[in-house]
Amino acid sequence: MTDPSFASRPTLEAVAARAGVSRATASRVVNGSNGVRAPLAERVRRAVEELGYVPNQAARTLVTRRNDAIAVVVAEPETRFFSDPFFAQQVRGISRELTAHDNQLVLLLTEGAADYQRVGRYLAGGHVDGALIFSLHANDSLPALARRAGTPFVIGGRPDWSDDETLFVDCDNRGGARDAVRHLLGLGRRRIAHIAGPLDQAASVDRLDGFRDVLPDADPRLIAEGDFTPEGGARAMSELLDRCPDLDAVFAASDVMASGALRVLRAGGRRVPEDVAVVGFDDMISVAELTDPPLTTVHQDIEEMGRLMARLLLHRLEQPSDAASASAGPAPIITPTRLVVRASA
Amino acid sequence: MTDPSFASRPTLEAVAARAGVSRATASRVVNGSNGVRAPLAERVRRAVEELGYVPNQAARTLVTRRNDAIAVVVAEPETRFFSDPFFAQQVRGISRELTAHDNQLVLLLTEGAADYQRVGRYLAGGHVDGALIFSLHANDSLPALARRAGTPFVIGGRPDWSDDETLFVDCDNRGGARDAVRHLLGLGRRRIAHIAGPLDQAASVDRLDGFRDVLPDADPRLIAEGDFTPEGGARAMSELLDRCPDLDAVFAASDVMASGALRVLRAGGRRVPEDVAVVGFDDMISVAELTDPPLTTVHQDIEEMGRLMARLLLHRLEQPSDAASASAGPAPIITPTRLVVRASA
DNA sequence: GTGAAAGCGCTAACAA
DNA sequence: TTGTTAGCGCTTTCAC
Repeated sequence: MTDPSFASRPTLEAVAARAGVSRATASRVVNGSNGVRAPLAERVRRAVEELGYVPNQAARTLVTRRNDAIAVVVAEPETRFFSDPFFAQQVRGISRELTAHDNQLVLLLTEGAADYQRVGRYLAGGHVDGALIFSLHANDSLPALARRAGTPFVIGGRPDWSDDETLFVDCDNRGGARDAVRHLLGLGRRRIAHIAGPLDQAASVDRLDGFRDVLPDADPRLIAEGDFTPEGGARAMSELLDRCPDLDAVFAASDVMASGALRVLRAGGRRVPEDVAVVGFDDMISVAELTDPPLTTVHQDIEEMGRLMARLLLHRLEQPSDAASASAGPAPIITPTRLVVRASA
Repeated sequence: MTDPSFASRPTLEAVAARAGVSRATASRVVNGSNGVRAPLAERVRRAVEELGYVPNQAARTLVTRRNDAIAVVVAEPETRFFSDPFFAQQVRGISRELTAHDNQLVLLLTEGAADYQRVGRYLAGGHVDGALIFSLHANDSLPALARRAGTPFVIGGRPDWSDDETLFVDCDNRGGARDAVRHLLGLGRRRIAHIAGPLDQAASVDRLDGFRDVLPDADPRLIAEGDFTPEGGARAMSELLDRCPDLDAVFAASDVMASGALRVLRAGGRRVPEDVAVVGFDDMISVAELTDPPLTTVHQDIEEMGRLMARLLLHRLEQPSDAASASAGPAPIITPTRLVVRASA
């Protein structure tokens, strides 16, 4: 720790001197420019090797105005986000894609209004080339903030507004929900209930819409709103059981809520799946495989979604950003879901 | 997105001009130096406001050699890390502490040898002032790498070596394990088994040691090794049941393994806790509260650990790093655990 | 193909 | 207290 290497790290100048070339040539070699004759290039490379030279990013950024870093901004007023493995998986996908393109990941977690300002300053400060924003709630001001800062961005999850500029990645919530309900129908179930997520989030609404696509005439008493927590799921399940003791199936908008529902069903003496079939959403293995019985659920590839977000952003950054060429620009991405059948339905 | 503000962002120069002062004075005001007379300072502040000036971090770093950014390096050869909410919680604690000190969090995920080199280059490149390393495995080379790069660091979890220089934060695995076993003993259980984690990780070893502290003469057949997955827990539980059908309690080294064990016990017709009492470790709410019955477990404050790691590192960075003053230097931190009693024991 | 020179935007001596 | 000046380490015209 007393190593003063930070102060004495070799510079391009040193490399150039050792290789007997100019700084410009050394720079060319380091950056892979092809206009340098082989023997010279070789000498430079050796000097780099011997000196353990690593370019100083700050100096480079100062002139190129590129950071090779992108921010991942997470709005997290709710702790829910952090008890789910959702976040981690998404981040891993992002990280993989970014790494493959030599970009760094700067994580910006926010928990309140003050944090929003901080993030705004950070983006405006040009520390990063772009941002990946997880805007979980209605009317979130993060996207507006990024736009004001002039930072290109991509949103995780369908935003609650829509324009031609905004890029996002989401899974096919509606289609996945339809598959879930159809599966239940195929099992011969006729009184199918739905535990929805908080309806101020697009994902919840989309899943409910999918439910209704298949069951347009569903008894409204068969629908209860949860909040993506186990307790919320349990509460909703109790309500449903109260209102419709004859229900024979439940489609929960998340695995976590399904797990709460499972507990209530068991406590109420209903066997799963014999008496009541249950389908979840997310396929969060650490939940779906742990429940008893293991959950039949709608799988979404969370990591892939993260990867796609990163790819979309990187792609946009490479664009000449010539507003004129809005034609062939990248578009939002909806990833497919698929039903994973386990024991609960 | 067509906003050219990135290119045309106002510089200190512009601020100075508008305020009618020199660049140096403007800089002083921006950086909160107190040697500037009030009226001047006020004018500068107004100019900053009007122009929407935000300092260019690259330029600043180039001269100060500070980044106000620290790296979080996660070795992740196993996906386990990502299905656990462990990571997310830890990161949140880190983020909070860092934010409070105006530092950014750069996330470096590694998945293989190539990534290690990448991380080495990154650290050596002086992009960050320090690193928080999660070194989960025996003989991990990450710490050595950071040391070579001259980057101050703090490790998450007790490392498998020990010297006076290395700072780390870990929970009291051994003490927590003792509490768990004593609780079981207090319940009148006499044939207490242990499902250990992979014994190449310090946490697993420490928890096993705690078990043995209380039960020094435990039948070796009452100990089985798992791998921190539900399947591993299930497998270990099967073995134990095979070898010692008369066991009346199990202490699992993690909640996730306990959940697997629970399933096997239930399948084997044992009631929990009547026939077999079960205690886990971690108090991962998303697991411990979801199992049936909810898990009695050893709680560790993961977020706090993250916060402490960050604090320790920032503290070290502020030190004059005068090797001489190794006396009052910061020391490793062991956080307390506590038993949370739910229904399983 | 290679080198010389001019900055990128900022801070920190040093003068005034 | 304020201004002048000299870089931080790098890329990138522009000559040669």
